[in-house]
Amino acid sequence: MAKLPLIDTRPAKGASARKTTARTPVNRAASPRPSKRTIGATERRAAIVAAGLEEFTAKGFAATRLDDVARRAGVAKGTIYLHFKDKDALFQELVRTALGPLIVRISNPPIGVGGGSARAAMEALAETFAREVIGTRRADIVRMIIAEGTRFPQLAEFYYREVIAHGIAGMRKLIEYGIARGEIRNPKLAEFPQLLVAPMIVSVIWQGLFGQLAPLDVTAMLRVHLDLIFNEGRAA
Amino acid sequence: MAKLPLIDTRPAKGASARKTTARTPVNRAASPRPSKRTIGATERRAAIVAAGLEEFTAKGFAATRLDDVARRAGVAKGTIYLHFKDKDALFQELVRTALGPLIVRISNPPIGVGGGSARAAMEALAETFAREVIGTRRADIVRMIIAEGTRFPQLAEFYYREVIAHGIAGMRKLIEYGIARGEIRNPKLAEFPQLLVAPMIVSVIWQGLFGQLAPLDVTAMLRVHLDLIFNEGRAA
Amino acid sequence: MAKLPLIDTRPAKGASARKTTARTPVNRAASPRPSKRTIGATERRAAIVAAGLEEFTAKGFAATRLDDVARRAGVAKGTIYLHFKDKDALFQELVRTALGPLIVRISNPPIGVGGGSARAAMEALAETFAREVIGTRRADIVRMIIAEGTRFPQLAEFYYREVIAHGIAGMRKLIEYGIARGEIRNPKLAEFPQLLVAPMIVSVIWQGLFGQLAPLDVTAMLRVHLDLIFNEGRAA
Amino acid sequence: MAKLPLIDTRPAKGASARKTTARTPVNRAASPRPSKRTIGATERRAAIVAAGLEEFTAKGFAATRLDDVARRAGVAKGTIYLHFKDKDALFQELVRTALGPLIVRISNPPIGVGGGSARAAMEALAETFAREVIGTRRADIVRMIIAEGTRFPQLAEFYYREVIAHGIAGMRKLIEYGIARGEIRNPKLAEFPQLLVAPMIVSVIWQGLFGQLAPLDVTAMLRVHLDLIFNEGRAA
DNA sequence: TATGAATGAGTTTTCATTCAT
DNA sequence: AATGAATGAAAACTCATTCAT
Repeated sequence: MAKLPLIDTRPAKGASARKTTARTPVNRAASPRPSKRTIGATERRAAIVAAGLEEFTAKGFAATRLDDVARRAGVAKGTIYLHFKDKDALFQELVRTALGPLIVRISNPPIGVGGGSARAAMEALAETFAREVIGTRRADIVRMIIAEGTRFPQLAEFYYREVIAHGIAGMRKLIEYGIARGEIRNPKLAEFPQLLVAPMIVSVIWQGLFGQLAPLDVTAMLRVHLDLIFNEGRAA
Repeated sequence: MAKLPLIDTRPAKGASARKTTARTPVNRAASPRPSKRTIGATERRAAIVAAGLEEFTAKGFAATRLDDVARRAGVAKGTIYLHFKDKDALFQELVRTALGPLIVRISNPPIGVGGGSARAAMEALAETFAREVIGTRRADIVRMIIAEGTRFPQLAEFYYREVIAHGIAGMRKLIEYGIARGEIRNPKLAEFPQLLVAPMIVSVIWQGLFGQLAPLDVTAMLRVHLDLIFNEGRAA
Repeated sequence: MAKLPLIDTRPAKGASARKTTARTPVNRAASPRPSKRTIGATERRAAIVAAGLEEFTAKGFAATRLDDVARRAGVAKGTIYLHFKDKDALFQELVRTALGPLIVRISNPPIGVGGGSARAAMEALAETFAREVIGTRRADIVRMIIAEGTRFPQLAEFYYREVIAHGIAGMRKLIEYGIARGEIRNPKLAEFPQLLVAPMIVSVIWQGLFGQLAPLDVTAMLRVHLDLIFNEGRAA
Repeated sequence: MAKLPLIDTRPAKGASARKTTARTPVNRAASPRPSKRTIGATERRAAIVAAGLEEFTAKGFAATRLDDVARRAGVAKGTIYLHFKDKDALFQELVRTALGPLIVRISNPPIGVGGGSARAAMEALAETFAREVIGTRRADIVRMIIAEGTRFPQLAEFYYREVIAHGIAGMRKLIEYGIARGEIRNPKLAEFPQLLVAPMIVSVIWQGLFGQLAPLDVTAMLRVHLDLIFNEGRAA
């Protein structure tokens, strides 16, 4: 399974800072001082986004200092403002690009690839989730969205439209497929695809808050959950 | 069902400010002009806690200004410091007392009251949750704990010990009861009581982030979830 | 030699707080609650002065909190204001009364008691100083006057008039007595009695600042100083 | 005699603020409008130190507001924090650098320059002191060290090590030289070089506290003191 | 008189944002 | 475009002083 890129650092249209022109890598090869100048603006922007991600997920929006972001990104503080209008813009942009690639995957569950079962698809998803999210930076991102979402309504809306809606639709498709194949007996499940991902969300939260105190065997839990969904796991 | 008090404003022992003496509620109801002094210290403290709750849940820890808390509580800024050592202490104290009464309820599921089924008990719980949490201040509190928990490890630990552990134990008891009665077929569910509450947690998050855009029929969803747990809802 | 009272707690005329009336001990014997009320106002005032002395000498004027003074004095914060107009007044009053008794002694050197030598008188003084000032609270007071004097010109003036001037006069008398007796050869010393006490002042400062690092044998030093004054201590 | 620089404004190694890079004085004299940026960081730092000196000596540590220091230095409040970690650091740094150059002089008394007498050396020192300290900012600094030293033990220790110890050693050397030459008869004076400088210290204190009321002829007093030390001034 | 809770002006410190270079 | 020193508004916290009881 191809490794997912952690973040998508391509500048989002319209969400970037003042200048939209000259976003092309500048690459002044003739420059006498080859240090910073040879790094393209795009790479620099990516570095800021990556650094911001680290800092924001670790400390939350308000407690993150742009000074730290700049230092981590290896740029001057002012440079951030060449790429992002302000702290808000950086944060939103960063969250926007953070989960994109993952969600694309979730939105398009590998239904019936090779005539497979819905359960198999769901298991693949759960496994991907456990491996690619739990215990990684992505879990921090999910947690951060939950944490800061209320304070950034446009962000929540963006997320709903661009990510959640697709994810829910994908889940629903998967459920309907399962129903059609007779794997899932309760047809009303299709109305609440959230039930499919709820344990995943809760896993992220649990590990974030209580992981030190009482680690959760996420994979095992997700398996039990699938047993419920797919009506198996009866006593003997 | 008796209405739960939204918050428990009794000062937690040891968590209050410098002086512990003479904090007795004076409550001189006969006073003609209810001056500041006639308001008992307890009420004043409660006002601060309530105001803090509003502000913290609305803006998060870092973005909340004690100035605003004071204004909302109708006290001077300095007064907060008579009751709480600092912003941190106010926050933690407030979160600590916020869910107490509710959790007591959740921790002791009404198992087999009147020889009832596990499903009935679970339904009562779900209904209580939908009514007493969703759409109320308590939802904000839960969201806030999720949001800020990572930055307040002691708080997370406190919550785990005082609330979560009990809640999980209660759920497990309920599950085992259901298994014993034959209502629940998958015995492995008892290992992950989190699965029982996951949809509730997700409801809170969903309504907080996307409630405006795509309100969720929490009650209905929880019913479907119970159908999964209790193995019903097959295509009739 | 009689032990000097550490401080003179008699209220200074005119320097006290609002009410000058009813300074007489109130002694309400009929009071049902005999605790605080049975303590005379004078004792209470004395307690405040004593507590203030401790705190001010330890932390300096600005860094001293009236809260601490009140706590140490065993009274409520408001009570301080019944006796002193404000922090300034307390400080000044306190410094005024602090050294009085000692200075009275210094101002009236025991010249020729029993036809004794000037040197004997001076030695007695030095010994008193080493014993009753160095290493005691009084040293702190001296240091405090030096430290805060510049910020309290009226206090400095008071001190000059009431204490220093007398002390200088006493020293001069002693010097002149010594000159008359032929014990002191340099008559110009009488113009600068400060030279007589300079080592004492320096001792206080030294012990306060460097006493931990390099303690000074004050008594020995003062003896050498007297040898200089009285022209002795030549080799062999 | 060359005029001593009042303060040493070179940043002390390790005591300065976060960034140590690019602190080189830029000093673009050709600039038409000497904007803030054209002022070298060193000059700016010096301005803060100078302003701090004024304020601290005038009001003492606690009563000095950084706002005033900033205003006097012509910088914004935040700028102080670019150079000094906090108020404490500014104060200590400032006191540390304040007397350096002077003390170097005192520590190395011009013993026997040109085969001169100890008395001549001591007289030169006294004269330097009267001229370069009494009535100048330096007197304020000395007074401030005496005043605040107790509250800044590290500062006191620094002063003892870097200044006092050297000064005392220098004095002792001078005394021993005087003893060797037969100018000083009391050999025990070498044990207490403090006696040599005590009148200087007292002069500083006296002028600071009582200078307005009863100015002291410091030069004359120091001369009498030297007569005592050098066993002269007998009634002719 | 005595109390001590309440007040709010005042101070330190932080940090997003700007802008001269 | 990039830098990073400078800015100053904003926020936490303190504490002298007041005043209802």
